[in-house]
Amino acid sequence: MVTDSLATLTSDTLADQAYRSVRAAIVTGELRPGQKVTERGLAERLSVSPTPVREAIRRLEQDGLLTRTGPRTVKVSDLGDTALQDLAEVEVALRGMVARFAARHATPEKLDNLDAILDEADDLRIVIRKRLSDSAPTTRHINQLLDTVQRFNDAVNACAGNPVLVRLLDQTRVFSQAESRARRLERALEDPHFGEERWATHRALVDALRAGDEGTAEAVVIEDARGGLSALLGE
Amino acid sequence: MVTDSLATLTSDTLADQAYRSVRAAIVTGELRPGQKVTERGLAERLSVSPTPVREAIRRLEQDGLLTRTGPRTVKVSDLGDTALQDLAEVEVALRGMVARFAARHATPEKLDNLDAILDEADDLRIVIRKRLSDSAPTTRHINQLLDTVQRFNDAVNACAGNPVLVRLLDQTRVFSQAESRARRLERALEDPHFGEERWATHRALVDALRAGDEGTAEAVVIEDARGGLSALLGE
DNA sequence: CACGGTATTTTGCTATAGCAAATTCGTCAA
DNA sequence: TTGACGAATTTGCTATAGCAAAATACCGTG
Repeated sequence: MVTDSLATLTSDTLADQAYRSVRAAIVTGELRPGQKVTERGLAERLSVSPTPVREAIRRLEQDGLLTRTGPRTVKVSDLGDTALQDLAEVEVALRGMVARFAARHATPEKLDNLDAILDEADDLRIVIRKRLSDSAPTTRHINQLLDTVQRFNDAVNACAGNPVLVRLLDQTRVFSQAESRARRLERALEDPHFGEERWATHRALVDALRAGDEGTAEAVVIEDARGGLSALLGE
Repeated sequence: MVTDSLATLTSDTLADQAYRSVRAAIVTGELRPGQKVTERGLAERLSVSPTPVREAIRRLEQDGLLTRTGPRTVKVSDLGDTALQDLAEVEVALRGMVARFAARHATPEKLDNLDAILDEADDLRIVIRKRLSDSAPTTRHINQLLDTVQRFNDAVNACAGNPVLVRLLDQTRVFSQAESRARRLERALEDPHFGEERWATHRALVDALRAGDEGTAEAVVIEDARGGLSALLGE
């Protein structure tokens, strides 16, 4: 991943590390759904005291990855297919809402910025396609492309001009954020044309935003997000 | 408030108490926006150790009522009018989304339940109106009515059949939840007809849900929520 | 074998102490 | 007066110990 130009000044406490570590263990399946989780147990496995682990557990609870089944028992959430679908549904709807807000509040400068990002993406795609014919390893370029996608999404969020809404969306994306990146990369490597049809929709979105057309902006995003999620989750 | 039929089995730890206490202090203005907040300081004021206070602070941060301005400084968030408006906007939109989901997923039984709750509310309103002519203290009845409204909202949320979405909505309602109840009661006492016009919209919502009409369900809720919030915040 | 009650262990919660880093404050120079 | 720099204080973070309650293991009875 391309590191941010501005150095990340996150303090990175033990609690943070524990949080990330346990979350990774959950999404990778190292901690199986239904499995009991204890402060002391995790603390030992992570070689830290129970105090920061405690905080990590509370946060993961908040995210929905851990669930309390009793006053003194916490288990790895068994997100059934229904829960996952609920989550996806909400994410799709929220993205649509963001698009709606963006269509209302986007400034010309931010819209131009969106175009610029998409131009970058096009350039990258051309490079990737060329490399592909030489069968050179393109994982680095694909990662750059994924970064660009990320930046595009962030820029769209910025257009919405409603930090509260964006924060909400981020909260629902714990799963996608956690795993989708690696999975997307994998998919793109084995099938270089994966998700190619979605680039057109991005341009369409910017057009809709520029026109201030809430309805189509929402529709475009919803279709896009739905396609992306089902391609990723629906396996 | 009418206690739940099933005893609430919330453990109510010191951290919970600290959370509620500090939150109340913030919404009542006892802790002013921009004011610095420290673990030890709050711990002393609450006569507990810093440990549970720490957890409370993290949660309030999560809610957005506290903000980190530095690696070691936490202040009471200064939610400018814009942030409050952002929040209100999101809440309105989320409620609309819930209505949309409810129109899709509501079962006949749940819809009947909604009607039943509204019937109860009607009865209560009649009682209140009678008492009013005798100028008897009606604060108790009004509280019952507010409870019923709460139950109605919860029931609508249940109709949506998407716990993820409901949890999201709850998160955005920290402010309204924290203060609106008291303020609503006050308003209703000084003006017994406060919010009366909104009852009709509730019936209209149930009708739309029963018809499975997403569009009007959303529209009704949005108009209702917008009216309620502006009446409460717009002062 | 099933089940209710008891004893043991586990576990979350809280208090306390200490450390490293950040914040604050006083001082001095430009 | 303003700005910077260093000392002193504050403060968040982590480790550890202990307690009360829950969870679990155990056992005797039906």
